[in-house]
Amino acid sequence: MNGIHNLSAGCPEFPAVLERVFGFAASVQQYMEAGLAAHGLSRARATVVWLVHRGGPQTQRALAKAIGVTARNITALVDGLEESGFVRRTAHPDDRRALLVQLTDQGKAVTAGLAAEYERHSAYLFAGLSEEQVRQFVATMDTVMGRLAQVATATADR
Amino acid sequence: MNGIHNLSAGCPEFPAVLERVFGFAASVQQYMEAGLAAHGLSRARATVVWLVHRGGPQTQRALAKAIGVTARNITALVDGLEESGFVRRTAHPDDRRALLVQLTDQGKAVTAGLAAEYERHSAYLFAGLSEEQVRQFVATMDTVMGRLAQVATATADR
DNA sequence: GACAGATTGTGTATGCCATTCACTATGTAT
DNA sequence: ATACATAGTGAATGGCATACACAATCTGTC
Repeated sequence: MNGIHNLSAGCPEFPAVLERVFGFAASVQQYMEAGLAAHGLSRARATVVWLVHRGGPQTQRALAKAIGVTARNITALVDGLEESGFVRRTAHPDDRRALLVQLTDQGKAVTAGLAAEYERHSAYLFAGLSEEQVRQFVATMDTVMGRLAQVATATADR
Repeated sequence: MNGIHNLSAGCPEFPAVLERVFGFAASVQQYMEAGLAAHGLSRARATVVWLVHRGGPQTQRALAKAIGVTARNITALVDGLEESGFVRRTAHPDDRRALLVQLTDQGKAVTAGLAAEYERHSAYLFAGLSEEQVRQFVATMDTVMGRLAQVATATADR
């Protein structure tokens, strides 16, 4: 406002913004987990279900790689999902070591239910915002996410 | 684009947006936890440290209420933080049942280090965005957070 | 075809986060 | 003085995630 602009940044009061981003992320995750819990799913298990829903029957190894956790962890998650009836393990047609994880009818029902619920909620969460505002919001999220990845690799290489 | 607008919403493709919000939240938390881990803190323990940093010496009960977890959980978290030297338990001056949790010098050093690090990163994360863009981003986060709270209480009451 | 090395899944052990229930010690109000 | 509430913790349980070790299987090479 005083005519002097910070070239390297573009906006003052960044730390406060990052703190709010942290709070926002926490709220979103809390909301998400509450919704999943109502359907008998935890965040970790829901991630598995969602990946199988998206990508079709997959080996546990593929799921481990996609989620970024150890294979052993997937075994435990699929154990739980199988016990509660969301997924089923089947023999891999070509590889006798591997197992294919696929959704049961109950698993398909819950993904459909969740998708419908999130669609309904989405309409409410962003109601009143213009198309342009939502577009901008998504764009900024993408920008920040990209930079986060860069910061992560930069600190990992150090 | 075809001239027909959805009055109740204002923007199409909401479900995709919510999915991206979920992804954004996950990325942010992953980034945050990585930064904390580099300083020897987990998310849960860092929350305690941050609250004590913000609010000064407090009872474990107050921390439990502020974070929204059980008192028993705080006992365990403070146990860990005390063992690694971030906080110290002191007798409450007026209430012999209660303990005050306060930061050690190491605890103060780590909060200062984290704050500095986040400030540096913030400048990078939002670099290139105009002040107005950042303001809009924060405003939208606030709007969505408020609605999330409403959805949460609505489903809790049901 | 046999053998070395990689891959797939899982047993065992460990650690953190978080909960419930039960209990002691202490504070508070009647 | 008695009844009730509050502060912290022990014991037990469960989910998430890891590391290490191991058997079964696949793959490439000689």
